[in-house]
Amino acid sequence: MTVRVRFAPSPTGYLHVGGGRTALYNWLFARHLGGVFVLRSDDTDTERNTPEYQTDILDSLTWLGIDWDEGIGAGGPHGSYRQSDRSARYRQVAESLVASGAAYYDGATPTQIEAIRVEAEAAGASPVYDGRHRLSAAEAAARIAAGNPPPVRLAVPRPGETRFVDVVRGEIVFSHDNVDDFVMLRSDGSPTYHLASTVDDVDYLITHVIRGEDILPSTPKHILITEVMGGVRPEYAHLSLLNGPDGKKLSKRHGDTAIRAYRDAGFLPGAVRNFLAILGWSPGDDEEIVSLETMIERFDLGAVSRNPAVFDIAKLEWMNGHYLRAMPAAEFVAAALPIVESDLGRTLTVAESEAFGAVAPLVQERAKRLTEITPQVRFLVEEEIAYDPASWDKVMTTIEAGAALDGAAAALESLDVWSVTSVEAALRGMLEQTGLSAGKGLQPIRVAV
RNA sequence: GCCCCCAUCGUCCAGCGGCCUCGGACGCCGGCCUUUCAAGCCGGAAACACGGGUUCGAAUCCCGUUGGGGGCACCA
Repeated sequence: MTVRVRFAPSPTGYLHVGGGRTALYNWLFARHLGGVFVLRSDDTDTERNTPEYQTDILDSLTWLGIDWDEGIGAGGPHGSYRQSDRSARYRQVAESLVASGAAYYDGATPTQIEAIRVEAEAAGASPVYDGRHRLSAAEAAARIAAGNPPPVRLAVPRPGETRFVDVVRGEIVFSHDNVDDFVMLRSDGSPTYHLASTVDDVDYLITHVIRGEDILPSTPKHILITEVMGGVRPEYAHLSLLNGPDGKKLSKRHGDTAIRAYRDAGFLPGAVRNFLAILGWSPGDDEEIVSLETMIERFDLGAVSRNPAVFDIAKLEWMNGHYLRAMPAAEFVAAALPIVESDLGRTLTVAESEAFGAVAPLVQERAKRLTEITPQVRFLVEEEIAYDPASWDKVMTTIEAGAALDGAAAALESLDVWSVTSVEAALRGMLEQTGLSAGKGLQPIRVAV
């Protein structure tokens, strides 16, 4: 049987680095096994969805080098792969589950739900709704006829439990005492996430659901729906979440969380992809710079770490620098030139491009990000030279600065020919005379120049 | 309050009962190289959360404690 996985983001924000990692793991898993990677859009939240986010998610995945075999924009046998186009199907499933007795129309008011919560808390129990206010067929029919349809809830078997073996976490058991009769179909006829997502997984014949740990507690609901639908239960794998340096969930206050922000900050897609792959998974040996081919060849869901991982920007920067240095010179220039031009606000002349090409290998050695290049080459193309007051002060206020400068001036004045070798010889002579070290004596000259 | 997950250096990963006085990477510190800064090379500090078991033997298995994370909507 061919493996089928899916990545199903909601277009309610830019693609998050955590989402990027989830997508990557799904993709690696599929590629490793020769399976099918489906991209679906869980866009049932019409209030928060935007086309801009939808576009960003697609662009970010593509930038990371993740392609999909089926789904949004790629087509496939299951329609548009957008949940917003499938409301009729979700409603149909909900109604058939009501007909079979697996679900019911519910009449609980918010006040009643709240009362149950308070009661449970007082008793030290889980605040679960158990269906005590379900409507009879006649009552439900009356409300539907009156244009005031009730929501549909799943009748969770009580007592009972749902158990499954999570591919990364092992056996997991949830007592139904902690799973409530959740809403599947809202009173306005729209599906909730649990219904839509599960129906899609069943309809699209998904074999492995690989997603964030944040939805681990919802998994029994999804398994229950799958079973009453008569669907085949997929394998589940819940990935640990990404944290900030303080151990808290990675969020804006820790820095950038969107994949696009890293692209804009001058990171290479290969480096980001490598970093994300290694964050929670190891190819086995001690090597951490790993090629795409190796990743695909060795990826193993069962070997994925259960620990929450801290997103360490410093390591990403190191890795990006490594990838930058590993690029062939021409490729580096090709990647850097557009950014330099964009920073400068104009295109470079042929001569300038050539000058840039000549110094590029020098900056390639020391840049950690593509965005660090422009400041280093600006002097090549601008008449006005800006200097950094901080470094000026730091060097020029040293007691050796005056002697170094005077000595250098004298030494250079006496030169007939200015060449690399003659200038160097003159300056070395100056160092000799003044007794200054290379660092103390040459740095002021460098800054002055 | 209730439920679930997690627990090896500051951070990520390796270790899946003896090969461990725990290995690698980033970061940090020191040195070498070097006309700066990087890069590179060499070296160093740095961890099995705690308490009980199981076992001839535990970082590895079990239980508890503590700590951290996630979830408990007609949001996804």
